[in-house]
Amino acid sequence: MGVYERQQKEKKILEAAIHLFSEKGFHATKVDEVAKKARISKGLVYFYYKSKEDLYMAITKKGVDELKEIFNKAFGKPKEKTGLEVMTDLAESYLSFARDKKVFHDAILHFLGLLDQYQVDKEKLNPLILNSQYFTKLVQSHHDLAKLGIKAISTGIKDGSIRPDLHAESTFYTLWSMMIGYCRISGSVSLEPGEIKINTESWKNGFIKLFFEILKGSSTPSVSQPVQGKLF
Amino acid sequence: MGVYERQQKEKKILEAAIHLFSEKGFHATKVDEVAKKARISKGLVYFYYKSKEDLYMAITKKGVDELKEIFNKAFGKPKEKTGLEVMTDLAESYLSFARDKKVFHDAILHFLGLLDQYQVDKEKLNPLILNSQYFTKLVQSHHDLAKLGIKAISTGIKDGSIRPDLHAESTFYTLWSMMIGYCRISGSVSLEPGEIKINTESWKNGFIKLFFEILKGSSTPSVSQPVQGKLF
Amino acid sequence: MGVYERQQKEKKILEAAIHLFSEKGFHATKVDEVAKKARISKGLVYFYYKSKEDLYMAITKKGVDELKEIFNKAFGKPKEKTGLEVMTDLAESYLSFARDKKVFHDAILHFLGLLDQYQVDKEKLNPLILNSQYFTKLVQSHHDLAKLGIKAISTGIKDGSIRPDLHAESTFYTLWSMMIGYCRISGSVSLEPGEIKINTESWKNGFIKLFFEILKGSSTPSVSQPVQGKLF
Amino acid sequence: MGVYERQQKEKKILEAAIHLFSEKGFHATKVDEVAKKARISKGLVYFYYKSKEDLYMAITKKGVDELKEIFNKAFGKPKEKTGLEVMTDLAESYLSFARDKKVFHDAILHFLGLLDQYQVDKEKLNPLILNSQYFTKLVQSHHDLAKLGIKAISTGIKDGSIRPDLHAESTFYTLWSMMIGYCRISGSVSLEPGEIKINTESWKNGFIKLFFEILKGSSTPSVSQPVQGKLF
DNA sequence: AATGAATGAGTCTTCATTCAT
DNA sequence: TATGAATGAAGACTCATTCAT
Repeated sequence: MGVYERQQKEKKILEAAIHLFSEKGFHATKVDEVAKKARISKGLVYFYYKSKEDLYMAITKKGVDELKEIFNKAFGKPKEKTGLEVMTDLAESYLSFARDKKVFHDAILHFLGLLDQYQVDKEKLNPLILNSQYFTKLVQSHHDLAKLGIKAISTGIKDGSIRPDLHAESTFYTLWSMMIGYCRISGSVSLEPGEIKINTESWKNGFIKLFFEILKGSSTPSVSQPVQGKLF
Repeated sequence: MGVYERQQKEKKILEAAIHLFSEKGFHATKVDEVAKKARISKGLVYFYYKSKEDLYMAITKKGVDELKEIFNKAFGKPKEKTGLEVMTDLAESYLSFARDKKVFHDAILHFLGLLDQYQVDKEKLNPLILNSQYFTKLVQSHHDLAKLGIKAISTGIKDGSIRPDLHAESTFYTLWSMMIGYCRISGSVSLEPGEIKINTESWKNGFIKLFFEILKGSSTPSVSQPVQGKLF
Repeated sequence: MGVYERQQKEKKILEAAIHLFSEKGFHATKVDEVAKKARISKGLVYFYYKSKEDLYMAITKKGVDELKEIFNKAFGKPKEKTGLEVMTDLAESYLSFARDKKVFHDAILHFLGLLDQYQVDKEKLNPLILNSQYFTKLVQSHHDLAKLGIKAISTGIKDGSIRPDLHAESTFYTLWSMMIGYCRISGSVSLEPGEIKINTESWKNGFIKLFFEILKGSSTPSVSQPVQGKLF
Repeated sequence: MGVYERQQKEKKILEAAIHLFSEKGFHATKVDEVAKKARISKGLVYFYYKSKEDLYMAITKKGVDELKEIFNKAFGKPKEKTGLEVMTDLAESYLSFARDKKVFHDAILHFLGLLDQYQVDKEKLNPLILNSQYFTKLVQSHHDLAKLGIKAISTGIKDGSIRPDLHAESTFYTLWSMMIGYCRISGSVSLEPGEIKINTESWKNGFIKLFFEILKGSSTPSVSQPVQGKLF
């Protein structure tokens, strides 16, 4: 069996797992089901992935890779876009990704939690996770991701499309935080009873406004921001 | 057995569960352990709480209630503080809460996820959660929480300590998002290799700066902001 | 449930396990089967015994205890028997035990193997075995056993029924070795084709003769040894 | 592929298996590992050996053959040694073999157990063992072994180096029993707490003494026995 | 001859939940 | 109220063996 066929099979398993994890979550999904969905035997799943956790790490890796791909695309051809435009596309892509590929986004956040725990007390981490070949790879990939975001802001600062007084790194992480938090709670905002004057739509607008004010400054809040039109 | 004794016992169970969930997480904690820690029998745990999930909902409820208490305290006596000062205290309290009472914060975020799922597809929610008496109560409590935050911003807008062009509701949710995201990823930022010029400390400063710019506007970024000194 | 009932249930499980291990061996016996045979659920087996290995250690413990009991009985009332007579009964009992309670005897030999391994490389021992409460207890019990055998020989030496030039300890272990080896191969001797002039019966006699020569000396090989008549 | 290459491959597999079984035991060794160690594929292992059990029987056969070889060497050139000298060498070789080639010795004892079971209830024997071509061959080889031992004693009786009143067959089996038992428990004797006055060394001496008394009689226990010096 | 992907029955073990007392 | 013995459905993972290539 060639390398290609093997990769195809790996992919098949991954897709089955992604589908089921999306549907029911990691815990509720049984390896048996993944095998059935991929139309192979349970044993073969374990032939390709050392454990259920390894499989999840593989999914996480795929998630980070897809996101990296998306980020790279946002940059477009060199000099084609201003840094702010790139950031706009980045934000837009990110939120679409978080919405449409929830498993991936959740997996990435879960991975960030692992990194946290890794520093606090490595011993407490599930060894099945720690031993996953994908775990190590993820550390690098996730780093690449952050670099892309930071690069976008740096570019914007240089080309004047983003406020010059910003610190690229901390700004990126702050904006990322905003988006993560937004994804986390946007779903529940629409439940707010009438008493609170907000709905998904109005919050989205408010959120976007503040998001870009951070990049451009709030000195000209009245100026129209056409570039935002692309967002969401 | 009087009402008082009953409440004491409930409290004992809750405390045991909180302690264990903090230590090992929901899944890794066995009901047996909770019972043992509370020095009662497993059966009695089920007498007071319908299921492990019910117990977790009770914890979530307690978390929301504690946070509400904290928020209320931030307001202080009427007219004592400006809206901005209240928001500052609110943010500070929130981040302390998220750090020191991680179980509660996680539980609250988990609950927001449930609310989200509730709207998407009620059927998929774990019935043990849905049937918990605490679940319904939580919907209201959580709402109270949001109202307090929004009130702080409204107050600030009225008393001039916060930018007048802000929409209180969406600003509150945006700031909340920022904090949630911050809690989520601050742990992993310190792992960034040297290439990325950031560490926990420098990001915290950058984050705070942007957080308050949102409330006050960035037109005067050079002006010192003593009120921020209290934060973190 | 009283202590008595609990012990009864433990006993029931143990008996079921003993029966099945005798029939099919440790590996071939499934915990499920033990449960079924004891007419309880699989879970309850694990309630009483931490693991299959723990169960096996419990059986071993029971085996050693039964053997100790048998040994104690062989001593009879003080001054009732000579040391040689005790040894005769001891040998007889031992071989009956090894034949009739093969599981126990095998378990004991297995345990001796564990002790060996324990000294060579403790780390390689199955932790399920090492953590069994019965393992520790066994070390002591097994020691008691050896002491009884040695005591019999010492007594014989003192009362003149056993050769005075023997070293009680090494003689006991040597005789024990003989019996262990005898049990191990006696089954296969009867398979020897006609060319070899031996069968189970004739070897047994030869074995007994040599066994007692060790204790009494071979200077009087022609003297009848009435005491041996009891053996087998 | 020529017969030679085939045999080489078989040998390679066997060596790999012997090494792994020594290290981890039969159960803990996976066929996969054997294949990897032999640098061939798992499938090929099954081409040469019908089953894992068949492989074990092949190892057993090799063990018996090696032991036979060793026994043959002990005889030396005709008339070169007395029967007692041969027995001494035989015993020495046997114990070295049991110590240094533990897998083989264990395999042989396991085989004797199979023979035993074979007579009791053939049906209960693992068919994979029963169908092994090596099983049948073993029955004969094992028989040859016994014959060699018996021959040594007969020779000794004839040449006067061994007591004339001994029955060669049963004496051989008795001595073999002793050695088997000795191998079995010598490892655990050193664990005996101080209360029992024995250690590995002192028992070894006691054991040797009794072993040779059986062959020579105990009438002259004080006479030095230079021939024993070679033992162990 | 040789490979190694594929199978799937088999196994131990866990644990939320119940219920007789 | 309170206990804790009892249940049994899961579930992750293993591995000897087969077979298409």
